[in-house]
Amino acid sequence: MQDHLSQTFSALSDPTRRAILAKLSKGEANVSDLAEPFLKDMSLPAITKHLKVLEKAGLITKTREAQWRSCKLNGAPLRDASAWMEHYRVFWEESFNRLDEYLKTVTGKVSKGKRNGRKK
Amino acid sequence: MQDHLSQTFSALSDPTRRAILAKLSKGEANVSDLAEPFLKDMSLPAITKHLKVLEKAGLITKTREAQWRSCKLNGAPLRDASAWMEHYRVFWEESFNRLDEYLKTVTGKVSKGKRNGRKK
DNA sequence: CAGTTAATTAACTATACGGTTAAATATAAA
DNA sequence: TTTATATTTAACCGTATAGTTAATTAACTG
Repeated sequence: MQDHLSQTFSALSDPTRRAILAKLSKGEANVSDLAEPFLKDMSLPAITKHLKVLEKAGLITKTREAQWRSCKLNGAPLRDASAWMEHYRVFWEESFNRLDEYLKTVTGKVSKGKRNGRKK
Repeated sequence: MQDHLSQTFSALSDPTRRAILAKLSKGEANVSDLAEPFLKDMSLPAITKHLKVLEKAGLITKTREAQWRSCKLNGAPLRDASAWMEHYRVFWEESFNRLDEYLKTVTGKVSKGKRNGRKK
């Protein structure tokens, strides 16, 4: 098996799973509720598998009540993944600055936002 | 092929690739420089493949000068991935609050940080 | 030109992944 | 006890992924 961060990013690398998380962000839901929007595209066992991936990554937890499994979003792994990305923030803000420089040369104007003056 | 976000998360789901990005965050580097720390564990073609994955995900760009390919980190896809995660921030801060509540019951004290009073 | 260095491509292999259908499990309801 | 509902498991399939070794491309160097 792999490290936590790899497992998290891997779990997030599928649009169905991200959609499931999006739905869970609106509140707990059981498997059939979660599956419903996807049943035109895939079978229920496919959803079960996706939920297993999310569960192993720690992104959701399931609790059983009678024959229903209620799923709940767990943010902790996202916190770690987000923290990892923060180290790179400077790289996308830098590219914003380059865009800013570019716009200045094109329009003679300067966009709003940071502008930590790269002279020349 | 898949959507951008899936491609980004997928590219990030490998520790070798994340290590490559970490090294590139310290400055541009060519392929052999990037490969060097990994050559005990894997071959050069393996690195070439990892770089291709990163390149297709838009996380790096390669420029050639003579027989060297210089690689440079590109933050834009990380910005998008990070923005996606931001929607879930409340879920990891919420769990912090629950920890906070728990600590309060155990120690009678309250930790520093936000405390948007969930009474009862 | 011959040789060296940097990196990629080709061909192959093993395993993981995302899906399927059919069968099994578990609880509730009649 | 049968039937219905919710969900999972098993077995399978095709494709993608991560690695290998060997061969190839491309540019520089003596």
